Amino acid sequence: MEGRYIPENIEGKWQKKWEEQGTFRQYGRERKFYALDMFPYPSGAGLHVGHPKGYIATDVIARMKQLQGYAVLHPMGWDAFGLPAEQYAIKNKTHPSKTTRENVATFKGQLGRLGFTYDWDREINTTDPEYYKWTQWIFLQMLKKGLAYESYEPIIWCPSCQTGLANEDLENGACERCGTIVEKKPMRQWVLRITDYADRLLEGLGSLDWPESIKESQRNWIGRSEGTVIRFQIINPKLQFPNKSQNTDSKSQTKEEFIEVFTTRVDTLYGCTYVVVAPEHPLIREQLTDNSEQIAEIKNWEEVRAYIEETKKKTEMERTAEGREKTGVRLEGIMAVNPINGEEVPVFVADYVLGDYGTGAVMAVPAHDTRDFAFAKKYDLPIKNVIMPHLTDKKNPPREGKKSVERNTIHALVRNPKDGKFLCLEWKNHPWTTFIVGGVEDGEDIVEAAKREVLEETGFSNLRHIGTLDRKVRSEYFAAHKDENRVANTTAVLFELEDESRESVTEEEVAKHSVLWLSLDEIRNREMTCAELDIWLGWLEGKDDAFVDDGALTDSSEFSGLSSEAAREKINAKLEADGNGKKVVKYKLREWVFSRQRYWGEPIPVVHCEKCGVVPVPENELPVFLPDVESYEPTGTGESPLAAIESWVNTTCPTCGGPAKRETNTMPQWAGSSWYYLRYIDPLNQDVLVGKELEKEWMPVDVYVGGAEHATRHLIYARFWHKFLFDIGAISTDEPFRKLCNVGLILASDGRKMSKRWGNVVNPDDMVRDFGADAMRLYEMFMGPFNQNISWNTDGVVGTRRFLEKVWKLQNRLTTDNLPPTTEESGLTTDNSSATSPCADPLAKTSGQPTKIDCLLHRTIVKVMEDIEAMRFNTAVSTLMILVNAFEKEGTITKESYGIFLLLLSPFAPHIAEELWAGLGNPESIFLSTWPVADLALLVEDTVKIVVSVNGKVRDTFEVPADATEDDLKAKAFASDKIAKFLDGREPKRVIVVPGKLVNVVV
RNA sequence: GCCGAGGUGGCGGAAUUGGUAGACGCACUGGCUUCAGGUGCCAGCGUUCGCAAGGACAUGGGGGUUCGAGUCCCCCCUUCGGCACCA
Repeated sequence: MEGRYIPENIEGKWQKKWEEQGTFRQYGRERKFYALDMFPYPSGAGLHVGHPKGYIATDVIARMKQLQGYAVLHPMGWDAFGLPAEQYAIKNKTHPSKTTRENVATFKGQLGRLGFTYDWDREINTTDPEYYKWTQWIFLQMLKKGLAYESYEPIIWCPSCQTGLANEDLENGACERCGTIVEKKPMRQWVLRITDYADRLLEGLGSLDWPESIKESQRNWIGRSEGTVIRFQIINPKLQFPNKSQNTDSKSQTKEEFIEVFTTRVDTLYGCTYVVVAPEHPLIREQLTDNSEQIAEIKNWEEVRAYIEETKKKTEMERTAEGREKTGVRLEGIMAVNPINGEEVPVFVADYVLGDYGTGAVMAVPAHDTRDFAFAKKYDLPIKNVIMPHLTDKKNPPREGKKSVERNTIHALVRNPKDGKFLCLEWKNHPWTTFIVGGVEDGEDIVEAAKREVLEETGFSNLRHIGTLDRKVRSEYFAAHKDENRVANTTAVLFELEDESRESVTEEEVAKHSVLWLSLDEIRNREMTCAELDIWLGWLEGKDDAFVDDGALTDSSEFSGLSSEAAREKINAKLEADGNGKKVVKYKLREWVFSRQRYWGEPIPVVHCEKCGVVPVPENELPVFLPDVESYEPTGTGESPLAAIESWVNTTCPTCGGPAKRETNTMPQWAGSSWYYLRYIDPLNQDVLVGKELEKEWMPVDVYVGGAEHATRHLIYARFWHKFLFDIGAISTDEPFRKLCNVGLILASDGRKMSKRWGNVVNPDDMVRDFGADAMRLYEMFMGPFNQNISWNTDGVVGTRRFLEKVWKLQNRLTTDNLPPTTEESGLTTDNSSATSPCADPLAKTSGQPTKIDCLLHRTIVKVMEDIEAMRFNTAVSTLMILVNAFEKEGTITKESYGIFLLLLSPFAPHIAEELWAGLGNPESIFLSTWPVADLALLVEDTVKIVVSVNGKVRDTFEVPADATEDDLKAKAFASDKIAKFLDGREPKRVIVVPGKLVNVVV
């Protein structure tokens, strides 16, 4: 009756109407919902089908929320500062603002054809002076609070992009943008003190409804660790007798006489056998610049200097490359004193210690740190075990209420060189197989004790000592033969049999156990009564690693025996009491290097005055406009192209009126995106960046959708700025994004990323032309779990288009009354159950009662709503498809049901829903209607299908009323001849009945 | 190495608290229709044995718990993502 479904005839029409009538600007409503997309960078390539996926999702949510009665804020804008536009400008001599304008127009056109509900009156462009005025304003507030400062520390420099970068802009030591290996370059730069917020950024994560992976990335990035800074006194002839009276140089007055190290493992302090400082450490840096007298402190200064020079030449990449061999040089003539025991240890400089983390120096504990271990092995430094692995014997765990006895023990591993088998004991009164075990008397030699035990228990008398595992292992177990819990600190001792000569063994020993020779394989396969077995086997195989886990202390004076955790507390307390250490928290997060030596970004709003120094541009003079330049080329000297524009650079000081020069660095691309979501709320406000009342109404963002690649930049920066704005009272919320959802990539059909380079890009315009915007939207929501990467398949769009064709045709089957279906087979008439439910009774239709299809419809209402809410768009769409298939089978559909269905469909396929809604005679937009509410009575299942299985295998099914009793089900199950066949005369051993579900017969 | 998320037909993927594995869609096959040429209709479609009825086997691999496991537990393999000489 309405002709064919031709999307192009209806989509543009409704898009125009929605815009003209302000259908999606229902801001007056009481309840607010803010749906936000990560705004795009308007590149020259235009959109491919991957871009809109997230936008479609927020659009679906926005439309449903509006139907549910919310005022919905759903804006869009452009993150338009950045290098690509600038590079394009350099190449084509076109002003970046022109390129940006053109690209934005392209993007906007493409988005428009997909029928989004954006309010373009709130469009934001980060390059718009009206916008970046406020970006600059925020910077000035940070300056005021001391959160923005100038620094001359070496920074990361990308030689290809010709600009400094933040730590976050690196990917495996290379520039994230261009892949170039970066360098360190000392230069003046602006830095934001983001680490002041490290703790709050970390804590705030807890309350956020974000994907766990993103939260975890941020936790990794912030990298909080609790540890201790410990002072190691330096012993050096010059420092011990400092000739301070002769030297008035203030630098040498404050010269450090100790090295501060940072460790998270203060429990290993007794195992420290040397100290390492980074090449950047002040102890050495001073040596480089100071006079010759002081250089003499390090006797091998030339060697040390050469090492440091070499380190400097290496890129960050080379220095931190995985598996790189450790290098370093000892500082001759200097010793450091371990404050816990007064032990003197040597000091090294090595580049495996990082200058910019912790204190730039570490105490090396080779026995319990893999890096120190590797270094100690290479330079043959002592390795001192102070942490015992701490095991609990799982086969004989300690028992509650039994007394506990701690003792030192040995395990003698005795190998017969003839066949490589090991001497074991098989116990007679216990199901045990052990090595030769025994206690060590006080003061007794370990090896002697082991020999004694072998002799006593087995009689073998002629042993050759091969080795002793210097790492003791603590294990706890229940010793049944003594009825007590044991804490054994065990040393393994390896022997070989010289010969098989054997002395007699006492009756007592013979009664306890018998000798058994086992090969290593047999030992591995047998249930040995030995918690330490894995460690012993590792030792025999020649494994040689640091033991880095927590354990129990040994050889640590009064702390011996404590657990690592307890020891940390006690040792910290002692260090603190003696003034030799204090607990501290360190972060991996580095300050945000905020200046870029490029043109296309927000000018940093300060001037440099000869008299007054750095002076902020007064707020009423903002924005500091980005001037036009002749050449956008970076100077390469570390100065921005802006430096060349004298008329712009030269200005007067706002404070003293004297001559001053403008700051020529610009802000990184991440500046504008760190607060844009606030400006959408109040885009035209001339007085403040966002009006307080409006901010309170809309914030925080209810759902924020975008790619996971922004985990450690945009999403940290934005949270940082947001918390800052909260602190200065500009806004009322502490976190910007309550719920975050990651959109999965759409890959090309070849499985690669869509890119011009591979020639595999699919343009959404083509999809809209061939299948319509609605089919394209549906497909992107249907193709799989929203947050998953999935390959594009245009055939899939055919499927959703077919679905819409079916929807379109359903309008020919409308009934206004509730007459029975005109087609004979409804699929339901085969249902011959005796159910009384309206949903199961096909005759109910004639009496105007709800039918099975109504039940399905109402279940669909619930399911679609829940799925959209939970971002499970794929199953929401499939539920709609199931409903349509059922409608088709039904033959007819009431106007009312069709209307409800169209409402459910409308968030996904708004144009066709709107068209068909109008076709039903509704004068007003479907989106000004209300979301259907499910009738609870129709959701209750009245009949259920019961599965009958025999031994867990399904053999039959039948339908019963939902309230059928267990006995009913049992009776019905046994009445089935199929079941009888499988029982085959056997007596059921057991019958499990789950009412409403199944009957399982066990035979 | 550490952390996080996964592994189900030919493909994308469904499966409340453990309770008929494979919904929905694509592709494919057969038939119908149509001016054949990516948008029509009907049926079939995990593998395997069988003419069929029906049976056996199936959710990365191996164990375990259970009347019953894609789902819970242990071990292993593997894919993707984050961090990584951060002491």
